Order: sequence, then structure tokens, then C-alpha cells
Amino acid sequence: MTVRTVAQRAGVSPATAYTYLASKNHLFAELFWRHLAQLGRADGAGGSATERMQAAVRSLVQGIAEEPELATAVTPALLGNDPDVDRLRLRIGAQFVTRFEAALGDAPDPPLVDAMTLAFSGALLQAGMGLMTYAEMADRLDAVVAVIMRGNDR
Amino acid sequence: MTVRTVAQRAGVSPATAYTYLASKNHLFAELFWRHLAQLGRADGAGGSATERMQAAVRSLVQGIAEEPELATAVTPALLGNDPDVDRLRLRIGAQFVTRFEAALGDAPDPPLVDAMTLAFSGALLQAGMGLMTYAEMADRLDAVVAVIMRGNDR
DNA sequence: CTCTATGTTGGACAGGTGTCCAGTCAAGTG
DNA sequence: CACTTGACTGGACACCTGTCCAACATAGAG
Repeated sequence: MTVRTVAQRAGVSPATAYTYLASKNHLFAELFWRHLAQLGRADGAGGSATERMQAAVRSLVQGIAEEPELATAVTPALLGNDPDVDRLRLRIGAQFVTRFEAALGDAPDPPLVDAMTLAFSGALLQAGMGLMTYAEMADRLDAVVAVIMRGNDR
Repeated sequence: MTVRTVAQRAGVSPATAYTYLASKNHLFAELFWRHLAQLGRADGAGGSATERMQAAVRSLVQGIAEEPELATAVTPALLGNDPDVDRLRLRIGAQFVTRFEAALGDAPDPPLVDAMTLAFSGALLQAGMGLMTYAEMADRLDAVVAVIMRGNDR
């Protein structure tokens, strides 16, 4: 997949593509961000904090798994350092954090949010490397959430 | 940094460089692996499991932080898919897991190891993205280890 | 000494990225 | 109608990666 073939499919010249896209990385980041922003939030109002967190994570993983190739492509892309990629990276990270905080309810414990964020990033990384499928990712994260949340219900 | 300039500095032709290196990604992965393999292990025999784990993590972070540019470069490199990168990626991951298991002592709980592995990968990723310095990484991981290990001492 | 194996080299190549710019085209403005 | 504005275009460019190959050096074996 080259920027030029993307431009061609879009019926547009490469030069035009580059007026909208700073880079190939930016393209992937933008697509991923739009996909993410459009996902529904897990509801899971009736359950323990652990259950709510597991529901939030499952919902995220499921949404991301809808477009596995996009998820794979975005992982290296987000490591780029165009200003546009920087912007989207922050937004995407904030999106994750927001969901985790919501699952934790009022006064979320910062180290807890941190642990979830790092574990989730790590899972995305490992899936992006092909070390896990997204189905495995869901299962492993379920157990990991249980470990992290241990002693935090009520 | 191009493969050709590296070859030149090494006093060798680009063609020769490519007889030893499958790719630029392979170069970074190999350097990182060697650096990692040469690091000493944290001792920390006298303490709780949490303290041993924190010591293991601090030791790893400190070792990695010795070569911050290498650490930054290796993150995208490990996402490549040359066979050589695959090999080194597995070795590097196994190295982390081994250290975490050692810190946990006999019969390490698999979900615990999993949680540590994902959180640590996530931290490396975020540092690689420039979202954290390595000093911040050490502090955040300390708190995260405490959360993950909660209720696992003795 | 000759021959062979091994490592090295220059140079070309196909493909990719991101940049630049002069020129075209269509739509809207006065 | 003439003009301006903005989006688009073709085509060139510099630079990078990874591949290939014929040619060369050189050390050691017979």
C-alpha cells in the first residue's frame, strides 16, 4: 500500500493527497482515530468496578478488532513524529484513559488508571507485533484486569 | 541515520553491511538485544515479592535508560517482520518474562506475569513515543507494580 | 606454486517517501 | 463580462531501502 495508490483509488493525484495528509503515518492515525471515535461505549452500569472495567476493555478490544488490519497498521504509524501524528496520538490515548476512568466511577485511583493504560497499550503493541490475535488479547486482558482490580471492588 | 552511513563509519561497503544485516530493523533489534543481554540482574533477595518485582523493573528500566536513543529506535524496529526481527523480538520478550518470573519466586501466577509483561511493554511503547521520559517511566512503573502485586506478598 | 573458498566491493536497480512548483480548471465575485 | 481565488495536477526532485551480480582480494590447502 503506497500513498500514491491510495491517491489513485481516491481518484486524486498524489500531490493532492499530500495537501491533506502530512504522511502515511498520519493517514493511518487519522483512520484509526475516526474508527475509535465512532465506537459505542460499553454500558455495564450494573456490576462491580472490576466487571465494569472488563466490559469497557472488551468493548474497546472488540471495536478495534473490527478492523484488524487498521489496528496493525496504526501501531508503527503512531510511533512517527509528525506534528499531526503527535496530536492524534494524544487524542487516542486520552480516549482510552477516559473510558477507564468512567469504568472506575467517581474518584478513580490514578495508579489504577495508569496500570490499565500501560497494560492496554502493551496488549495493543503485542497484538500489533503479531504475538497475539485479538481474540487472545480479549482473554488475556480479562485476566489481567482481574489482577489489577483485585481488592478494588467497593 | 542510514544503513549506508553506518556501513561507511564501520569502514565497510553497503553491500557488505547487508550480508550481515537483514535490514535496518534487524540492526536495531540486534543492538538492543545485545545491550539487554549484557545487563546485570537485580539482586533484591531480601524483600517482599512486591519489592523484588519493583527492583527487577527498576533495574531493567535503568539498564534500558542507559541507551535512550537505542530504546527509542528499537520500538518501531521491533514491529518489523523480517524473520531476524521475529527471532530477536521473541528473545527480548522472553528475557523480560524470565526476570519477572524470577522476581515472583516459585510457582509464579501466570496472570500476574502477564499483567507485568503487558504493563512493561506498554511503558516501553509510551516512552518510545516520547510520552514519558525514562525517569518518569521508573516512577510510574513503581506505582503500577504496587497495584498489580497488591495482595500477593506472602 | 596453483587453486579454491571466503569475504569484500562498486555499481546498478526497482520501488518507496515526502517536497516542490508552474500551470490548469472551475466557481464565485464585482 | 473580466478577475480572483482556491483546489487540483503532472512531473520532476532528493533521498532512502533492500537486492543483485560480476569482479576482486587474499589466505590457506594441496
